[in-house]
Amino acid sequence: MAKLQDVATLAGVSTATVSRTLNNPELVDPSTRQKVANAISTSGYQRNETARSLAMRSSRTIGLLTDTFSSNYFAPILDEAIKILHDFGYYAIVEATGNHANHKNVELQKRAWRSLINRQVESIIVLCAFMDDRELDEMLMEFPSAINIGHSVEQAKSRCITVDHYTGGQLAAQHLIEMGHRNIAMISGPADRLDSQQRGDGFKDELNKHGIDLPSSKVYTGNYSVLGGSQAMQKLLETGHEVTAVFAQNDDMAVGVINECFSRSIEIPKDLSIIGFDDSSMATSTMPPLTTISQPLKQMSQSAATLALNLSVGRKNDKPLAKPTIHFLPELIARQSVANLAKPV
Amino acid sequence: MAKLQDVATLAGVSTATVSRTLNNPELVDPSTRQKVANAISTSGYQRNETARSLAMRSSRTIGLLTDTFSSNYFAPILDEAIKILHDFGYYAIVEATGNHANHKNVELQKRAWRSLINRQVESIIVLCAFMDDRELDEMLMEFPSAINIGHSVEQAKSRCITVDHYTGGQLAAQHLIEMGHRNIAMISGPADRLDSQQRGDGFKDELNKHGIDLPSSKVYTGNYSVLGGSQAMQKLLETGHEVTAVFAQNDDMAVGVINECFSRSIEIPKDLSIIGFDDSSMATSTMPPLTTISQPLKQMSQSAATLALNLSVGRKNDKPLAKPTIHFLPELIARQSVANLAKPV
DNA sequence: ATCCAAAATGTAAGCGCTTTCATAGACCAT
DNA sequence: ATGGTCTATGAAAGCGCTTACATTTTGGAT
Repeated sequence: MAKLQDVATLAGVSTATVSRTLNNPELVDPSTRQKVANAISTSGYQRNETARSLAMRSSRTIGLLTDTFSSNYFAPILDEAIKILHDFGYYAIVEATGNHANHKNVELQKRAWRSLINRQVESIIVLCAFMDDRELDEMLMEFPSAINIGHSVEQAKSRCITVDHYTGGQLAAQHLIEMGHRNIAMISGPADRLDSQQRGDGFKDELNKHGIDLPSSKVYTGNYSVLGGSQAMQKLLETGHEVTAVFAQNDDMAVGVINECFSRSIEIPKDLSIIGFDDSSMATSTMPPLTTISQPLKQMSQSAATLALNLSVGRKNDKPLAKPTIHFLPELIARQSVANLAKPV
Repeated sequence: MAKLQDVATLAGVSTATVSRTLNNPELVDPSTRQKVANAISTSGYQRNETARSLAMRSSRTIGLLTDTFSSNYFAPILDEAIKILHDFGYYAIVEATGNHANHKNVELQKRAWRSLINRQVESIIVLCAFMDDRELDEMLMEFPSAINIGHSVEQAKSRCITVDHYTGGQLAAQHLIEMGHRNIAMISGPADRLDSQQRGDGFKDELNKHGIDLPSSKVYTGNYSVLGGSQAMQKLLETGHEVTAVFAQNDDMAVGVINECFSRSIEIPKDLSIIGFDDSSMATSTMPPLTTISQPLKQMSQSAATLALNLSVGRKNDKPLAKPTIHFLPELIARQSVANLAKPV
């Protein structure tokens, strides 16, 4: 593999000139520029980014720390982030620790985190569903350009890209109420997750505001998975509550609900209405298409990448990109899984 | 950030000794080892992997070139590959070029490919659905440790991890025949994709072998997407073919078929049987659960990662890992979307 | 011709590691 | 004591780039 020195010899100039031709062409005479260009193409020279990183004290690399790609929620975020980084000439080193909610995970995540730092990444974008908030805050404080998508923690608040789960919960409740539902159940996510709590609180509060009660007997816990959703639905049906609608705190569980209904010949939305959360890719391909609360994943991801870039040492002297939004608002996406009881056909 | 020199000074030894303590502890006296360990922990030293890579002429990094993470097919492969690389102390740099089947994509992919090479990756794992075979072969030949998952190309054959699509097609046909189906339709993937052709050929040949014809009037083309599946199904229904079963060449299209049937109150598998391909994550959460042909994605990914590691310069002197399998066989996963016409209940 | 600022190029010192080679002890057998 | 073999360490030369600084060249303006 040809190196800078080879090109220099071939072109009859010094390595400095070649380097300049590559990085600041305006500093070198057009004719030399041409000579160098020729030398480069005949030698098939490819710049060694490792050496460059070392010399420039900047890796132009961002770390991506995540649980898994196998998630309708994570995947589009990661896609978008990588695209943006690439557009700015940055690289992405990815660590995926696996999708476990156990203690072993903490250890894996910390190891991955360290190895990213050792690798001289200029920022780390954390996208982990199962990460202890205290732990996360500590980590973020340890690495001042690290940012998180999803959680919001005390100290590193300004580096957390979040969506307003509470408002999302309210939105779901509002829609159900508008459509004439009064007898409603909820299938919540894991009890120890903040986003789940917030979605639940928003939902409950909004219901209360309209004089509708959501007793704990009508709240079932799933684990954000399809299976969890159908199991929760099963329990709900067994208790014999006569609800007309259920709010599943994410789309995966909503799919579980739909499946369970299907196998019991409960028609949606005629017999039961269902509203989800996330607007994940499956929401359009359920039957019927799922009414849900969307998170602006793409924009969130763009914000994260932009913020990461702004905080990167390699870009310290470039003009910063537009200040990214930190806090996003969810939106109601009305499709066909909620019946209008108020205005019956 | 403390550097090796700082640690050396603190411990009262040379940098060589510190380096050895880190990389070949058996070469240094236990007492010095201890001194160094102390110096490391009091200084909070973290090794600079960039400098290390440069000095060792080995980046311990593998490039991952893919279209997107948002795919039930790609995501688990990527997950698994990264996990294995990590276990061997390797890093993964990921480039995702986006999910477009157009010519612009070729340009993007080539750029990403180059940038991975510049970054001194020791191997590249290519996982791109839309890549021209000739183009791919050239690329693979240019970088002798690059490997591909999915395609099989002429020259770089030994570095292509594939599944036998033809056999998969046969399997689907066999199952349908065993279950008593004779009047069968097929929804194929994009015509220009080899895997799709092979799945189709296997299916058709096996059918023929049993005296069943698959005229082109019973073959519909989708584009491997849910929407494509339902559109193809729509056309099929409009032509009024009296088929009892359809083979969708991937699970996404099978989902489309199921949806279309649902909205027309065609019961599966009572009125129509459907078999998919891939055994993607959604196959268990359709209603009814989808009978399909599984690809051993996890094993394929492991093979890819292992092969990549074996071919890496950084591991040239380590003993090679077990020789990975290159060619995988698909398997029938019988669930509940195919009715048994032979032995009616 | 002369001088000077600006433009173009070269020289060489790093970046933070690894590793070869040389050196110095330590230990044992003669 | 002498030599030889090991083991433990250090000195220093890179790895392939970038860049501060020094030097040379250029092209007016005088």
